[in-house]
Amino acid sequence: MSGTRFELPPQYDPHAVERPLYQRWLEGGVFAARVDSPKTPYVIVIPPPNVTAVLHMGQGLNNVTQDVLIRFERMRGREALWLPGTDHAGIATQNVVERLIAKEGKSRFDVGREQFVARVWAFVRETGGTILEQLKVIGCSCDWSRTRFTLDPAYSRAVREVFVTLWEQGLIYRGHRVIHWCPRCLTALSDEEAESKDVEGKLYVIRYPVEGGPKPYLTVATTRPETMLGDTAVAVHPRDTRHAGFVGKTARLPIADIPIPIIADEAVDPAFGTGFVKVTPAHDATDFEIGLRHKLEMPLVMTEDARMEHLTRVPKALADLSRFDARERIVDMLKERGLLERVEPHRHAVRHCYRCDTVVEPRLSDQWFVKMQPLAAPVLAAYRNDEFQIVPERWRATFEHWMENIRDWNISRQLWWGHRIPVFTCTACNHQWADRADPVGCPKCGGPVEQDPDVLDTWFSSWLWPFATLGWPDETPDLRHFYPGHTLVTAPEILFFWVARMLMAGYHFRGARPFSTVYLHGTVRDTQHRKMSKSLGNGIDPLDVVRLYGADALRWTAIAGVSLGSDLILDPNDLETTFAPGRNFANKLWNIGRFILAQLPERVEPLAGLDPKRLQLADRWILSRAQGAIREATASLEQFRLDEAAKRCFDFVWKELADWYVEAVKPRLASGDAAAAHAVLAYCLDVALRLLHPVVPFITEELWQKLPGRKPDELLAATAWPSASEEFADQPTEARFALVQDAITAIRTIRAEYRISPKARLAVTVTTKTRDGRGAFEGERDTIVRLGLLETLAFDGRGGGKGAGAHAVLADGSEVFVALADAIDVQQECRRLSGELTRLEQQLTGLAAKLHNEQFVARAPAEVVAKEREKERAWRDQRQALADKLKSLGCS
RNA sequence: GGGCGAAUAGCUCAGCGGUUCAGAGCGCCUGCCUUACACGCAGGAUGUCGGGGGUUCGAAUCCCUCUUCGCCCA
Repeated sequence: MSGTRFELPPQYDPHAVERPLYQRWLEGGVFAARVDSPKTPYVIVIPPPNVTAVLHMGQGLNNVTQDVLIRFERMRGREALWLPGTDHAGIATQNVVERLIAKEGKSRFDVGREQFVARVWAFVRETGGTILEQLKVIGCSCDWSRTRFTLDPAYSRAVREVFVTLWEQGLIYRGHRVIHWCPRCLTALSDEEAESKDVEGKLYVIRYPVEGGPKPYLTVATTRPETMLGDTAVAVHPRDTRHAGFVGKTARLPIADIPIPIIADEAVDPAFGTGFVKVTPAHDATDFEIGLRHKLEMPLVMTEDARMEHLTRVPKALADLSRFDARERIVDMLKERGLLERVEPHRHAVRHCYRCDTVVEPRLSDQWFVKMQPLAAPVLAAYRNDEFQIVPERWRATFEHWMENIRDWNISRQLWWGHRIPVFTCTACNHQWADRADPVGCPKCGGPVEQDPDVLDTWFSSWLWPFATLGWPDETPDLRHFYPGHTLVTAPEILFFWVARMLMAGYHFRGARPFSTVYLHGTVRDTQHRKMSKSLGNGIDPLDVVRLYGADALRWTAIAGVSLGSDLILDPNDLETTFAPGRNFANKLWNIGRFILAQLPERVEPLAGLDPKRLQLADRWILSRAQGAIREATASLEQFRLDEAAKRCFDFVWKELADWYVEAVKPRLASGDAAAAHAVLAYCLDVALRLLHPVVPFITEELWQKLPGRKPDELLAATAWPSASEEFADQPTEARFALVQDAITAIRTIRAEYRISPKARLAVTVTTKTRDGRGAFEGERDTIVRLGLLETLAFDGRGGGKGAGAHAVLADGSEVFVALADAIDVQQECRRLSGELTRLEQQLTGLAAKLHNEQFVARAPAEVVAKEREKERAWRDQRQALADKLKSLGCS
């Protein structure tokens, strides 16, 4: 072995290198995108995590995916901008701080709006940005100089500009309707924020007495008896002949003891329950529509926190009860009165608050809405015009369906933390308008002005993320240079929440797509395929993984472990096994690097200057394989097949470079004539490190820094992606070396089958039918001797292999004879070889049938037929060789 | 109720018209501390590619259907 220039530990220690390397990248300005760069931009905006969030595995997958793409494009010569930041997460953040002050025994109402918001700001300043620091730990190469927050003053100006513009365009309106209300968060929610979940409920069948009807009472079926106090009608379908006689009569609402009309309405499903439905216009969206059509009263019978309350309808015994307690009490009361006919189990969908999981209460109220259809139409058209793509493509149907059936967006939130809605009302003349600046008085009459107390949905700010982060509404250089962006990487869960709306905002306010590709990755789940979540306690802290195995092991496992769009299954109870692939590979890479670096002299001859005649078969083979790796890894990354790219590099490093080339070249390294081998090793390591850098940036940078000839300020992160050199691509060489590999494997297999000690050196004779094969074996003679652990290796053109020994036949009909003398068991050898022969004959029979099938020969493509013919020829050679062997051994 | 997707080795998944394509990683078995790596090396075992039907010269790979599971929407 040549002189070691430095010592590296035999096991990769990520902790020693990660932090300093990240610091070097920062100091080198590698991540900072230049607005005046002549390079073509490549832009990713981060899906902004909640400002108070801490990193979880899903974000780990999300951000590592982005980092792979941005590092790849940066190395490919694009001006890569990965723009990071956080959003203010209205409900979530307000909830956190409310819990904090609850510990002091106070509510936000005790504290007051101004003080409360100040508390939230203090909390955000203290804890916000934690997650961004965590992204650095896992190696994310964001441009930190451009970090944004949705409540930054500049960003807030964009939000306000958008609101006022939409107002002026008539796309914002005040809607009076039943919306989703969270009685715990005390705010309205959008349709998307109220998640449907199937629950095992009950269907209560209740009798309502009827005055002057065909029967003394009718029966309604409901899952929510507590809302009956808000009933203002009973409805049947107009064509429901069973109940026609009831329409126009009056029912008596039990408990409240109020007369309500029996009406006919198309919205009633005659197949549901009894065909009669109770109509509660203020607590059910469908009933509200019925109420409008029939001009019904619409009494709210609950408070905002979902306790029963109404001046006349809610009896004292029920007042102030929670809706669920009230349900039980009402059921009891109905039983007492003999009005509860039966109760059946009933599975149905119930909306839950996406932030606190409380059952949503449909509630009649006034909210601000955005008209969505005019915003959605251009996006849909652009999508159908291929202006942007969603990968995997299978999301098309889902996306289009949602866009086609889009509903108006409730953007009011009854919160204090967020962008206050810039709608102003004159208390003197009732003039109402939206304003870019805070007005001092009514523009019409000069009267005093009140601002709407509510704030905007957080998504109403994050839908502007791709351009508001770049300075919009000002036409900043950043905005001009970096918009439109390119790739948006996220999970399918927020396709509607966020992605679709960003597209709408992009087209509406910029007249251009915000990105060309939406890449939707899978969800991180546990071994039972449950989504990882804090409440289930089945999460994995990515930082734990980094502590245990390093950031690269985490990244490798996340990238190589999932194919495009599929879920990532990880076992939170066995991190060791879960992250073993990443840890093992990092260590392998470390050691192959360690070995090669130890071999290389301080000055390595560049490959380009090397006389091709000095390259041996193995050299040319690995160089050709390297071109394949470059080509295939690049193509895979371009198609967002990150796992394929990672695996191709894995194979190159481990299965080709380490397992074969390095082993083949060791004798030459020990000899005086190692210059060509050095050049090839240095080239291959350099290529491997570049190709792998996007996936495992730390270990590759650490090794690359130690390559000979490295200038002090050079960084792998800022260096060029390798391009394939066609002069090194060489199929015939690959085929020849494959024969050598086959021969060695055959010898090793025989060794294992005959249980030959590794210490025993063997005598082998190889017989080759072709000159090509002969050349290959002779050229790699030392390799075969070394890796086969041979004493002697002879070549024999006449079908050698005298005496007792084991035989193998290679793909091209070449024969390998391993002399084993007394170790040989003729019976076993016969069994082995006839097993081989049987297998071959079966294959040949199948193939012959195929080739004799006129249909196949006539209809299959000519090249397929030719390939099959060639295959038949090779297999016949093999069969002949095997048959000869069996004969010479005297097998019966 | 509507839509989408998945079912391939013990586990997680590739392959998605052409028999050396039935694969990889992890796990398992056997033998090795061969001076880069035992987080390793060499060799090996394991699957009528969910069931049924069809298209085709040819199907894990396309179509239909059933079963099971997951997701989205109502």
